Amino acid sequence: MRFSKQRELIQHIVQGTNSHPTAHWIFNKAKKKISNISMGTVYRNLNKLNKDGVIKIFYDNNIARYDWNTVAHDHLKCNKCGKITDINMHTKELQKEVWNQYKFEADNIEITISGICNNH
Amino acid sequence: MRFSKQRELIQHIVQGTNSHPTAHWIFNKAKKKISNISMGTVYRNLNKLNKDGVIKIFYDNNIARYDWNTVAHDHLKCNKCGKITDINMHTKELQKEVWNQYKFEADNIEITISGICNNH
DNA sequence: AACAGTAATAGGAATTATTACTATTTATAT
DNA sequence: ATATAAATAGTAATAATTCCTATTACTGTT
Repeated sequence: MRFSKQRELIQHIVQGTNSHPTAHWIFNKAKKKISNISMGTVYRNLNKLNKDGVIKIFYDNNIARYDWNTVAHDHLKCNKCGKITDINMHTKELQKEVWNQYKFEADNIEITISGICNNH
Repeated sequence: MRFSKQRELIQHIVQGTNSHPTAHWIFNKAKKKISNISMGTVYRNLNKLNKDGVIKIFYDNNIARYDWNTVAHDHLKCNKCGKITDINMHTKELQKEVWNQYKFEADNIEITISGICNNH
């Protein structure tokens, strides 16, 4: 993979926030540094970075969000304030269980828990 | 809520398959019975049925899928054939854990596990 | 340093999923 | 049977994402 300042910037933006940003948010942030960057470039690079394991994509209902944290983890989403918090469930156990019960080779387990966070 | 044959048909279609259909699939199926049914009607009624707890919506990456099974359950998604299988993890325990650890009031826990199913 | 080859880019068009709008139709209570 | 409130069809609008193509710019080789 060849160097590109656009990709570097995009990576930097994702790695600089805990807000689990959307492509749209990243695009707006990127425009401040590279004013003519395009949405296509943002998506292409986010997907590339995800494929290379540099960042991680996950889905909040029907929209993609991007996460600097590439270690397997899960999310709490508050229905009141929309805040998404990282948590850690024991997905290793689930992985085993799924293999034992269903002979299913899990390579990704995503747990999204929605409800009301401790600020409400 | 007033009766409508469109909504009745849509409900019937969702309740008659284990395929976790998309709105598009349901629309095509519905057209065979009511040829001029519109996509708007399909979406409006799917959302209404979901709100009333008659069916359940969930998201497979960025597209909505509809499920007759309204009891809390989870999904296995095969990356090879795309098949989505219902499974049952012990989300009650996770719910307790999330409360104890994070004081988060979970009202919905969704686990989506992707990998390779036992047909491959 | 100039050059060629290749990979990446910008920008916009195209696609797909979903929601919104409006005139018309229909179910139901009276 | 009629009024009215709600649902529909059809279409337009929006939103998220992917695709396309001419152009740009790294990088390795002279």
